[in-house]
Amino acid sequence: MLEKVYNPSEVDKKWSSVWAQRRSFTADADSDAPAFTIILPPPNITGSLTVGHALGTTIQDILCRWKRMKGFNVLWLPGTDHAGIATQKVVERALERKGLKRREIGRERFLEECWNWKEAYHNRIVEQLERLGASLDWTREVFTLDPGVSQAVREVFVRLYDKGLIYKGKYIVNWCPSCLTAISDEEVEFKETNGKLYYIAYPFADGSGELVVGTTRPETMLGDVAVALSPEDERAPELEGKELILPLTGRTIPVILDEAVDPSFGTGCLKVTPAHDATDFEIGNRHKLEPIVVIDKEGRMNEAAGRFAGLERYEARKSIVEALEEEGYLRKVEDYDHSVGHHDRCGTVIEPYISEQWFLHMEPLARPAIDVVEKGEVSFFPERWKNIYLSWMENIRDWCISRQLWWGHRIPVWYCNRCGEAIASVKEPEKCPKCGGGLKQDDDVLDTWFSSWLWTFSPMGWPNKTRDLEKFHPTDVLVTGGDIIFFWVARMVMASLEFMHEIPFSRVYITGIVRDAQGRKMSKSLGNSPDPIDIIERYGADAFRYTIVMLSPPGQDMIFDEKKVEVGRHFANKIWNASRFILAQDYDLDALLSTSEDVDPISSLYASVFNGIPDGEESFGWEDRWIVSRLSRVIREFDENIEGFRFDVAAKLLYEFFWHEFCDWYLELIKPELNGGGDCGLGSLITARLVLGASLAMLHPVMPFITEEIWSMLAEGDRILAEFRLPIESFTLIDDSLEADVEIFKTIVSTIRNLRQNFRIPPSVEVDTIINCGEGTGLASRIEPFSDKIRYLARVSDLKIGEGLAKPAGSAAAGLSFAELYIPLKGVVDIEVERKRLQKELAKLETDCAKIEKRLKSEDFIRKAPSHVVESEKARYAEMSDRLYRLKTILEDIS
RNA sequence: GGGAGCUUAACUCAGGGGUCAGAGUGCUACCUUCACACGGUAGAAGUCACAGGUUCAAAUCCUGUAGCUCCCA
Repeated sequence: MLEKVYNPSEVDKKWSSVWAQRRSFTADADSDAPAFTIILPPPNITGSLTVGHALGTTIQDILCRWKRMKGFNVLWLPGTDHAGIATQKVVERALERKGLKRREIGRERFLEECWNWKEAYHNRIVEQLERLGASLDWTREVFTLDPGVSQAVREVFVRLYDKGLIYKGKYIVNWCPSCLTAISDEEVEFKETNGKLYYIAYPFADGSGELVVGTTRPETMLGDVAVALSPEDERAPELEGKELILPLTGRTIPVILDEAVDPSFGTGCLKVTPAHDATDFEIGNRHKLEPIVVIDKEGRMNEAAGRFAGLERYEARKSIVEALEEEGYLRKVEDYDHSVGHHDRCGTVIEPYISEQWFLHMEPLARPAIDVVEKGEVSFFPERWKNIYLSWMENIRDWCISRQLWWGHRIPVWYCNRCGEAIASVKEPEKCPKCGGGLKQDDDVLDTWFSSWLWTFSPMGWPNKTRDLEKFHPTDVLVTGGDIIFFWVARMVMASLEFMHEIPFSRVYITGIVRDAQGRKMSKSLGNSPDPIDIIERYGADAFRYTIVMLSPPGQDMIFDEKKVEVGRHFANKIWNASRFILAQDYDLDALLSTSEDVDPISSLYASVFNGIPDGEESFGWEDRWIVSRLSRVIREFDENIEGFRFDVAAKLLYEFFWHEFCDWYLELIKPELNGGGDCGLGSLITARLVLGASLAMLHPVMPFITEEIWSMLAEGDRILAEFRLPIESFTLIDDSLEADVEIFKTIVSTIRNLRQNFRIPPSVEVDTIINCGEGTGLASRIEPFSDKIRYLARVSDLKIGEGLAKPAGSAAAGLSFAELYIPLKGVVDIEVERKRLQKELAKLETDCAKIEKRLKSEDFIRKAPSHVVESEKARYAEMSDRLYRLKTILEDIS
């Protein structure tokens, strides 16, 4: 016997290990079944997973499990990411707590520490994914620094280098003075900042006055090499070529003209500091001006800054402004809000910095990547991400791929100690091919994304031609967050087209962002996400999974609150108890199971799901045929919604069906049969088991543990749900007219219950009921078959159904669209209360009726609206006016 | 500066031209009925942000306004 309340903790653990032992999720590269592939966006090993990861993972798991149940050969490939900067940062911080510094312990020891960190967090992440129930193929797991994928990274580097797309050069890059590395444009986060605009006077060398420049960064003035004006500026002809004296230094610099200057900004005069500003760098290049570096890589003023040398850049700003003021060069200071670039990993203000870095020329790679998206070979869901992708691709800039870090893929380039020759090579060369001299490998490592952009194919063994690649590439769906669309998604498209000559995936599903109660994104760095494992321990993995999926419509952010998981827990409990009820019926089904001829459609459907039919004298009632009809419809809708990425709708659909149709109506309907015992309940028991089984199958992708547990008690042998092939094509027993009649039945039951409540009739007391149907509608005979169940569910003793039946004096009454309903109450009725209630109902009905009447009277409507709409409006009007008439009669009767 | 999204019941959110506007939670009343109080039955609750427009018909499409959020420069 099952426990009264579902207790997930043991069940979850049990099935995790069963799946693992049976290798239920190992993909078969030799299978003939159609393949379905998803790569798990590799979580980085800086910390543990957030609720956001749990959402993405659950969605992928739903897709994979459902596809498996539909007969696909599914590969869901797990992996983790070394996350260069982020990991190096956290390991450094951990070392500092122990009083150790990275540079002191050296590269080798430091990397050891990184590997230890990786080990610990990798294990944690794997545990999290397992607890969540992710049906990943662990036999194929990869880490971005594993030998195989590292080889792929080198291969890619060398191929691009040989193609001339990778180059090294001294350019201005985004430099993080805290992490001491260059970063790419994508890693710069712009934030609106309250700053000041300083106006500084630069006197002409010839003493003929001064030019005033406006700047937000006065500390960079020490590196100024010119002052630029727009060629449009009316002062331009007169001033071009004149010499200015740079305050505080005495250096002279020229006045130049350049298109990049906005004449309307500030004074229209731009100080040009090529070493510390990207725009100025370009201006400097155009005018062949030698940059002067005044800030070092740690953000401190260097020797070139003279008396300010050694000051940190913000202290320098203060001192320089003071000095300018003292020496009379500061004209004014204004408040000025502007956008300032920060490093997305550490929040430090980016310092544009000239240094020698490796770059990848992107434009040739972008062109085909634009093409496949425009043609729809790769599609986004929600669709608006397509434009975001395209606008980035179309304005693509070269990618700075070198990082001044230790943790990562070392750049596969060696330099000759003797002749300086640079050799890019997959294998470490022994000596310089040119002069035979000794070699030293480049110190820097590659951007982490330079390995993960290969992620659809490098984990499958590329550049070797493997069976996995042949079978599982291109992948089918990518599920990820919109925040890494440039970092990762877009670059994967480029890499796959370049190296695999095919798209990496055909569909991209972008999940919403999970936020905390204050609306902040849940992230590892903020530490504002609860650990999914804690939630799983409190509520169960299934409840958690159900809740987050149900709460996230596509692309919509979700504000997560642990309390919401109660919805899932309640649902799991409901599933548990309904199953408990069905399984408690003590029929010896085993003895009845046979594989003989299947005569009845429901038996036959049962056979197709459970590989056998109960061989008894079962007979199926209308309630059985009704719930199977509903089930067939729901399976179809569920499948459509999963394929259409509407996981929220699919989840709600199951809830609605299981709880409010199967439990609230069907199980209540069959209780008398079951309690009666004997063979008369067999048809209903078979049906209940069939519907439960199929519901569990549909629920399984969303709630894998509880469904597996119940299934193990429902199904024969050792067949487990995770490996079960659900014959969805067999669910065809849809009966529209029966469904419509059952709706009438439900309305009658609800109406009687409603009247009972209104008149405070205790549940234990039975009442009589008269259903007076419209004349000549034939409704009475349609309702007749339901009379037993109406009596049972609404606690009616004597039920009369017919046409032209009289209303007994002192009855409670209700007007339906198809009938009037009376409950004789022998004077118990409080006339006043009842009159008020009916009048309110009447008023509402009259308003609605008037609306439709007006619509039907409009010639335009009749002429222009499609005929089926007009027809349905007419029918609705007829129904409503019928009901209106009945209500009026009842009211008159009362008065 | 450019672009996107959001604003619907007390709360969290569905619905994206055509039958009285939907769910979950919460709330009210009744029910400790032998699957489930993590439950059952019944119920109350919304000028669908605001202003215009298109249409026979607008919560739904268009334009504008306001507030919130995000992306890009």
